[in-house]
Amino acid sequence: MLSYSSTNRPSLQQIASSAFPQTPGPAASRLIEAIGVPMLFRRNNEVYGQSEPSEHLYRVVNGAVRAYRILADGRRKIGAFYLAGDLFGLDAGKTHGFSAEAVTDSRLLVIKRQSLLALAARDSDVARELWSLTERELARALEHAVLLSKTAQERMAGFVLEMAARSAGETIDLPMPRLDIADYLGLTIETVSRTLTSLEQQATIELPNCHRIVLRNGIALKELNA
Amino acid sequence: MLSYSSTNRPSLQQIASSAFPQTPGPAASRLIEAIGVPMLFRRNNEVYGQSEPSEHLYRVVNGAVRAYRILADGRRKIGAFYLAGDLFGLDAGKTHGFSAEAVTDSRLLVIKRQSLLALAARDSDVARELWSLTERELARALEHAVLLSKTAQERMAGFVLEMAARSAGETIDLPMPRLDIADYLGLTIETVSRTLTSLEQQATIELPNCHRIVLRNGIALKELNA
DNA sequence: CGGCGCCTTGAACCAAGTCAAGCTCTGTGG
DNA sequence: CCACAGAGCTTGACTTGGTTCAAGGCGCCG
Repeated sequence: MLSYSSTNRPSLQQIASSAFPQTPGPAASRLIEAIGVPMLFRRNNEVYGQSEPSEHLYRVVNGAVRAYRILADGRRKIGAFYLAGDLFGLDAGKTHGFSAEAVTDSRLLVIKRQSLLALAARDSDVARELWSLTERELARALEHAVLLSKTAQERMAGFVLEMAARSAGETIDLPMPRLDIADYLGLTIETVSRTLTSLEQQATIELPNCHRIVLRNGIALKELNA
Repeated sequence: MLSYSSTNRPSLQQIASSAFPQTPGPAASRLIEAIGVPMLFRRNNEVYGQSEPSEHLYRVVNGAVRAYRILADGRRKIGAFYLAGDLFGLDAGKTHGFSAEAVTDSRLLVIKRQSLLALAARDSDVARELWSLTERELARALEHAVLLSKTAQERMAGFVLEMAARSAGETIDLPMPRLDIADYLGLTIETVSRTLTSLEQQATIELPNCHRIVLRNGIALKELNA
């Protein structure tokens, strides 16, 4: 059994003092960001815990976050990764359905749910943007569910393509370790490793180091993704 | 390889002439229903196809619907079942990410997306209800993703509990055949059958016939669900 | 340069898939 | 009312993809 206890002592999250870059997008998106407070979360520190009241939403400015659940017997299941630009914390009503942790040091915009609701009630563009973002999250979750009922190779291919879609160019920088990928794909760390190696041997990808994947044959990957 | 071709010749969907029961709920929910048109869909008939433009949303009045995707090699993956009261068709933006079919003869409320958007722009309660329903769908999709990375027993237990939560009492009437359950849980029809039999042998459930499950030991199921 | 976290590789094992009967409803026609 | 046919479900025997257990390698940081 692998342990997930944080390797960092839980340090106090610091309010970022520096200005953060304005992400491009429609006016509504900027309005949403305007009511957010930027905060820095250190690697492996908790953003929120499962079944805590969900009083905030979060937008990733930079870094990466994992949403996960620990089962009764200790297995961990990662439901989603959130990367720069993503809005998260949308799951469920009164309390969070998952816990969330920073995968790497991450700057997040913390948005009071109540404030955002009030803003949405006044501005229908904001309401629409909010709905649209939630719909996109839903589409991603369904996509993930489809991925999880495929073979190991297909899951890896799907994961690489998902990550590639969020990177510019052929080079993918993975913020998360193998164990996170395994828990996201419902596989073991060994199978993730083996499958990546096998994809490299087929010349579909290249693995210059363990935090980087270079696409060599995207078409082959898409075929695997069925 | 199993075939999914419809056993019914595709008959024209008929606009239901009879009145439909008003589902209870907040005023916003009733407003949403008011702009819907009731239609009857026969068993195994298509509601919409994947990659068709998503111009409508649907609310299930009665019956059941499956949202699915056929992969390149013919495997079918069911992303969700929608039962009485559910709003669906929320996935994605311009086009549907999944196809949808009636599992049994079903009465659906067909709602023009544009009309609903216009209504939401005018009435912030409607906008909020829409967001809230989409959030709930998202929570369910994430839950399903977690379920899919568990063992066969755990998936079955999760499925039975999911269905039980939507039924009054201990008796669950399954509208869908085993093949649908298999494709929803990412298992084979044989494994679904064997796992149900094994749950029955453990006296966790009872199977009076293949469309009915009676809960005998919900606690044991919840433990399996981890 | 040594230690530790993380990743890879190998070998044995097992849960779920595959293939192949056989059974049980349900509806239909004689 | 019974016989039959077909779809859908169950069960058994065998195979396999992925896990488990175990060892070894790599790279980063003190």
